Amino acid sequence: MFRFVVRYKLVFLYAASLVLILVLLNVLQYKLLLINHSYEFYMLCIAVLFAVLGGWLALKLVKPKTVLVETKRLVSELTPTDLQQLEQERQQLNLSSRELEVLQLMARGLSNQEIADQLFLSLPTIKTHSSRLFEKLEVKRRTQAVEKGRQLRLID
Amino acid sequence: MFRFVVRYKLVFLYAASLVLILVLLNVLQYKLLLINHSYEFYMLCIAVLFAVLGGWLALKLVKPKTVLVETKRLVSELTPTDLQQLEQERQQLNLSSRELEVLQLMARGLSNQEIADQLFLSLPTIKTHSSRLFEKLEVKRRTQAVEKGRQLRLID
DNA sequence: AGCAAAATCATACTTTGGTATGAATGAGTT
DNA sequence: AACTCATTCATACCAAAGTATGATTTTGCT
Repeated sequence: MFRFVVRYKLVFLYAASLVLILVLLNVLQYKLLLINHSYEFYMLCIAVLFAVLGGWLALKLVKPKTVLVETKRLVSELTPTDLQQLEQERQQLNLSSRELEVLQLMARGLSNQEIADQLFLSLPTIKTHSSRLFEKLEVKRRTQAVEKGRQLRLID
Repeated sequence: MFRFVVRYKLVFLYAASLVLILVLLNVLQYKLLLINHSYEFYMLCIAVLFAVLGGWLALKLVKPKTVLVETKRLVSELTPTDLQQLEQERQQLNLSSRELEVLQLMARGLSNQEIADQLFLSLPTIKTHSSRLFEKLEVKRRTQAVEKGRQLRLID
């Protein structure tokens, strides 16, 4: 039971905060007697607020649906030996899935903030991911990372 | 259906806990504070309804994350028509030779300072060139410029 | 159940990138 | 000769990128 609470504490936290806001609205309602009878307004506020919060929460909590998309690749020039070597290099890099994901969004020209928004993560998180990525790829800048990622066929 | 419930269990859990807490609050209010609660109940219903609705909508509307899967498939070369169109686009961009030069060094991952050193120019000069370049390519960042330059076959 | 790696977030800081504005120079054109 | 355009450089300022460090949480694996 306790573990349950700990595990889903975010859920309870959100619920609690929502309740708090609701209570606050109620208090305000009783303090500001002027608009005592404009209940519709409060309801509208609450409806919008909760709709937005609900939406945000849902996006936060639910892992995004993944759709597999086949990418067309020109592999004609590379010999099987080359491909094998590339595969080996890729494995030696030992990139995590997140790092790879970040790299691919980088290659499309997204800023760190945009990547964070896209993946529903915070900006610092993206920064740490990219820092690790640069270390592993032994590069200094994102443009170099993209270049190297392209050479290793991690992108496109 | 069952899968759906399992997959989004957090959301349902959130909604359920929200309802529970709100109802509890209502009861407490009724018992302790003796506040007229007919409107509150209405608002609670609306809040819960819209929270769930917002969550549902968000889940419905969110774009599925696309995961690129490599397929080693041979892709036909560009048709002459495509090449012609690319050439036309390139000409319409009206890039100066310096701008093109800067773009190509960018694509290799060089920093502005490094580009300046390479071309025996000053840093401000490179900055103005790159600014113009971004304008003409209608992009905001160097990574986007590289991406667009690649699409237009200005690089490689 | 417990551990190691991955992932997340934060804060503070430095560096690089990008914009705005202005200005000087030289090459080629009308 | 006047004009346009590309090129060069400068200064100042704001935004984004990247580093360092530390902490917490998930998660995959034994």
